[in-house]
Amino acid sequence: MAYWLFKSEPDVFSIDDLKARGSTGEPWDGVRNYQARNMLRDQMRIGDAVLFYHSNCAVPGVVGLAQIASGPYPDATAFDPQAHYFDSKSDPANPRWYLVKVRYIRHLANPIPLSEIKTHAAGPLADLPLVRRGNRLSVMPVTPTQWDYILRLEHP
DNA sequence: GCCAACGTTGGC
DNA sequence: GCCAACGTTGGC
Repeated sequence: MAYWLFKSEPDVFSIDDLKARGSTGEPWDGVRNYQARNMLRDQMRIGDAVLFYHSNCAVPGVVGLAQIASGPYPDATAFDPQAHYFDSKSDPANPRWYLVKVRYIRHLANPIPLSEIKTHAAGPLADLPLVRRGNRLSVMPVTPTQWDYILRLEHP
């Protein structure tokens, strides 16, 4: 089983929104970055564990846990001219963009702010893309070591 | 294939 | 709201 971190803007889709989806989960559509697409399409599997991260907000940080709730399948919003994420170059016969579903597990007892995570950026979290300069991946891999380390920060 | 222009991300 | 960093686009 693999570990991931998913960013989401809480004003658009928060951990509470994910909770409200229940066991159905949420199709993680709109990813339009090839590096992220490759991870979604080629590496994510049902049951993989997810750190749910709030970005672009007052206190960015990890706020909850989730899991991958479907295998990868084509992102149909790319085929819909009315959709915000429409991409005329994604051919239904050869889809360019993929998604997986994500399902809520739980809130963290204490959210872990990015500022806290960054204080460990010189140590075990040095290779976490989240703390690397200029990183903009909305979906990124987390190693088992990083996962354990981050979750220990939940209970200071 | 180069690279300038542009749009987006996301912390602050 | 600012702006650094980055990915993508498209002219040449």
